[in-house]
Amino acid sequence: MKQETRKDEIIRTAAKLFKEKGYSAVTMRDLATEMGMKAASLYNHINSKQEILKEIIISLAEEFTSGLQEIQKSNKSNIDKLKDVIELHVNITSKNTYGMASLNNNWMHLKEKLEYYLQLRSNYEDEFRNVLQQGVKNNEIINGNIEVMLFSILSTLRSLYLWIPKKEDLNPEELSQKLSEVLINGINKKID
Amino acid sequence: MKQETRKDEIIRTAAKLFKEKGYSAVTMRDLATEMGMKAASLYNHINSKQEILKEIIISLAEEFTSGLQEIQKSNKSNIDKLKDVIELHVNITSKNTYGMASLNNNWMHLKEKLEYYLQLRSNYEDEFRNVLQQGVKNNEIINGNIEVMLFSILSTLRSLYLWIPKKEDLNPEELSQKLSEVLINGINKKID
DNA sequence: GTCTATACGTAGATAGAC
DNA sequence: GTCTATCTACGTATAGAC
Repeated sequence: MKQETRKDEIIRTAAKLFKEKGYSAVTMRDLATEMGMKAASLYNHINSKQEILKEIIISLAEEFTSGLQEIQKSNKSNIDKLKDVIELHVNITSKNTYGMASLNNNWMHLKEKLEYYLQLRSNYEDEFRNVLQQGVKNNEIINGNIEVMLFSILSTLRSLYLWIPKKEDLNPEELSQKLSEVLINGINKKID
Repeated sequence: MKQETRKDEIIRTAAKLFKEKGYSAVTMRDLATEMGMKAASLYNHINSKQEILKEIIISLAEEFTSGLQEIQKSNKSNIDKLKDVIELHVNITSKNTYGMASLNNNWMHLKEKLEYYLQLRSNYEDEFRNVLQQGVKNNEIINGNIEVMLFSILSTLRSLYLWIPKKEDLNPEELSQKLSEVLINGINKKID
């Protein structure tokens, strides 16, 4: 664990404000006030507001990409890979709910890195879809509409940032487990 | 079907822009350009930018509230009520994917109507939770973690606005049906 | 109902003192 | 590394002509 630099602190504080009001509505003066300094002083640590957004989003996006690649390498069943992906989302989101808000809602304000981000996201969805498709092929997953399944699961995982802060009684392990249960088996009571 | 007024057109166009860039990043000049007029001219039809946001969000929020109340009145099973709620979300979202983006992401920029909106949202979640709780009590729904179920289903439904425009091959009826299938029964292949 | 002109505030960012 | 002072651009909104 490296120690947090002043730049890191600014980025972390910015992410918090971006979650509350969105990237565009947060001014450098807002951020400075929250940091206990003047706006001009921020520029001794960062080059621009845009750079802050880039740091927040790209580092998270790359974390998801490498996490999923790692999961794909294993020889587990596709259902177990899916459980690992759920755990990946819970873990990354638990560590940084503020940043996840920007990843979900402020990516369109990226400038130079926009295309790169869109590429990462698109590849991620393709890999995710692949797990589901292989699961269907191997008779682990129902032969239903893949896009509906993908959308449903991914929407839930992408919304975790909104919900984890409100449910701190569940630790990440419990949450992953219960979430897997619901996403994979549904909520329907089978007749015994 | 009443005919669309110029004000309606402005609101619809604004919703589209708000979805693309967020409320704060859209300027009255952007909106005017998209409408083919000058910014000052917008003010002959609307009183402020804030009013536009209010119209978009509150009308949708009230539509959800009255829709859910209607569903609650019926004598159906709780699983069938849940299916009706899913259909409600699909129908409202299909008609106005742009507005749904503001409902989800720009509500914090409401001023006078913020408290009212938060009340509607909170009540809606309570009613939704109630359907699940009654379902568990009546042995229709598994006796799992209600909050995880609520979060998972509601997150998916609230994200529909992002996904419906990309999947126009599915009509609302098919989509509701397939979504109910996945949200209620999961994706797990049962061993026959 | 749309325009031009404009008021007034505030945005991101820089210069240079300490 | 933080400050004050400041630049330039652009934000919402109004006044008044056509």
